[in-house]
Amino acid sequence: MTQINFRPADGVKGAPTSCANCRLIDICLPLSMQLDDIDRLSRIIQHRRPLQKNQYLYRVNEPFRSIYAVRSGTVKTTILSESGHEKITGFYLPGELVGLDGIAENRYTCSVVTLETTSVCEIPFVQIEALSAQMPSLQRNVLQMLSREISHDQQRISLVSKSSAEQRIAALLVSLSRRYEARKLAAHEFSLPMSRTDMGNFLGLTVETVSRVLSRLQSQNTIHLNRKELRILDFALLLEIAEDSR
Amino acid sequence: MTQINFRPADGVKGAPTSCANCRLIDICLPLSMQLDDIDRLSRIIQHRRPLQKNQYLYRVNEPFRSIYAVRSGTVKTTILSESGHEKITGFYLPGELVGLDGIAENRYTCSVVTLETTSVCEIPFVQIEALSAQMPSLQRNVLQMLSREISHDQQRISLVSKSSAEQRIAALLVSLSRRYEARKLAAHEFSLPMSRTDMGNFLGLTVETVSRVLSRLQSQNTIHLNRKELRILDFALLLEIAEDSR
DNA sequence: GCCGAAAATTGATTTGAGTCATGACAAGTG
DNA sequence: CACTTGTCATGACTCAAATCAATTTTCGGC
Repeated sequence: MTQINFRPADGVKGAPTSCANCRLIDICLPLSMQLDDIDRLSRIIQHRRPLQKNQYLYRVNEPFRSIYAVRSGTVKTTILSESGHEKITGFYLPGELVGLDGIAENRYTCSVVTLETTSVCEIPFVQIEALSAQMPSLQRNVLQMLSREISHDQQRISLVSKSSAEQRIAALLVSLSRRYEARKLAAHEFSLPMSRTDMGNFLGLTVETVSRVLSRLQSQNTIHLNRKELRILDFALLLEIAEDSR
Repeated sequence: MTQINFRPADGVKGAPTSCANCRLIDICLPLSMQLDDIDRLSRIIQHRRPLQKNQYLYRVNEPFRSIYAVRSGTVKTTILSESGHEKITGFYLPGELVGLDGIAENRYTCSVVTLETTSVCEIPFVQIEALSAQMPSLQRNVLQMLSREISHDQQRISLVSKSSAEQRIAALLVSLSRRYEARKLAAHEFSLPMSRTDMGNFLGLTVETVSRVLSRLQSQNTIHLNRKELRILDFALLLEIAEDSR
C-alpha cells in the first residue's frame, strides 16, 4: 500500500510548515497568491493530528469556527434527512475545502466524516476575515473557493440525477479520475476511497446495483477492479457511458 | 391570474428604487443590513426590463460581470453535458441569487433561462467588490449568500438522489412550498413555475413518470393539481413521502 | 493465525420506471 | 375559424433496478 504523502514539508513533526511547500498549492486556497501573502496565510493555519477512519471532523449544527482543507486522505459530507437517515452529498479529496456551508448560519449544515486516515489544515474563520481585510488576494481567493464549490455542487447535481445506474457510476469514476489528474496523480489507476455502500448512498442506488454495475464494467473491459484498486482501461468509453444521455 | 407584484416601489417606471422598499428584503442580499448601507447598495443595482418566458439571462462561458437577484418570476439554471444535453441544476424564486458560480473562473459555468416573465436586479460584481471593501456588512452578506447557496446545493443533491420517483417529486414540492412560505406567500397553494419536462429533467425522471406520479398523488388526495395550479392537501403526508427513506 | 463481524458479490424474483404509442386539451398562428 | 404545435395524461409492454436471500471475501481484534 504505497500511500502518497501530502505532508507539506519534511520538517520535524508538528513543526510549523508553510503552504509554500505544499504540493497542493496549485489547487488549494493559496492558489496564485504571492509568496509573502502565502506566508501570512500559513501562519493562521493550524495543523491537526491526523484523524483515523470514520471519525467526524465536525457535525451538523455545531457552531462554525473554521474551514478545513483536506491535506491527505478523503472525507465525505453528509446531511441528515428529517427521518434521521444520513445522506452523502459529496466526497472531498486533498486540496478541497469543507466547512464553507457554515458561514451563512454560523453553524455547519452538514457533517464531515473521514473515509480513511485523513489530515486537514484548519483555518479559523475569524482570522480569515481579519486577514482578508488587509489582503485583497486572500479575500478574492476565499470568494473564488466558495464560487468554485457552487460550480462543483452543480456538477454533482447533474451527476446524481443521471437516469441510469451505469451513467451515474461511470460519471462518478470519471469525476474522481479527473480530480486525481488535477492533483498530478495517476488518473487511470487509483484506489476508490469510499465503500460500495457510500457510493450507493451518494448516487441513490442500492449496494447490490453498485456492485453489479462495477462487475459489468469490468467484464466489458472498461475498468479493472480489485477490491478498491481501480484501473480505468477505457476512459473514452467510460466518459461516453457517463455523458451519453437520452 | 393574480400575479403578485414584486416591484420594489410604486415610483415612476424606470425611476431609481431602493432595496429598502422591496418586500424581499428579509431574504435577499441586503438581509439584516443597516438602512444607510442598504441605500448605498441600492445605488449600484441596475433594474433591467423584464424578460419574457424562455429567455436567457446569460449563457455558460459568457464573461462574468454581474450577479442577479430574481425580483419576480422564476428561472432555471442549466449546464451542458459533454454530449450536448442540457441538464437543469436548479430553480430560483424571487429573492434568490444566480450568477455566483461565475466568480471563480470569471465566466459563468451555467446558463440561466426564465420559466415565465421574470425581472431581475443586476448587481455588477466589480462594484460589489469595491463597495464591500468599505462596507463590512456587505462583504459579510456576500459571503453568506455564497455559503447559503452551497447549503442549498447540498439539499438539492440529496433531493435528486432520492431513490424513488415519488420521493423526488414529493421532495421538490415540499421544497417549493417552504420557499414560498419563506416569502410570505401561500405555502399550500401556488402555481408550479416549471413544465413537467423541466421537473423530469431536474429530477432525472421521464415526463411520463412525472405525470403519472402527480396523478397518483392527486388520486390519493395528497395534492390537487389543475394544469399548473397546485394545492397541497396533506402536507404532512407529502413530507413523509419525501423523507421516508429506506 | 483464527475468529467473528462487516462488506461485497452473486442469484432469483418482484416491482417500478422507461419506452412507445395514442389521445386530450390548451395556446398560438395564418 | 380551422389548423398546427406543444404540453400533458394514460395505457400496454419491456427492461432495469430494488428486494430478498445466500454465499464469499475482507478486515479488525484477540
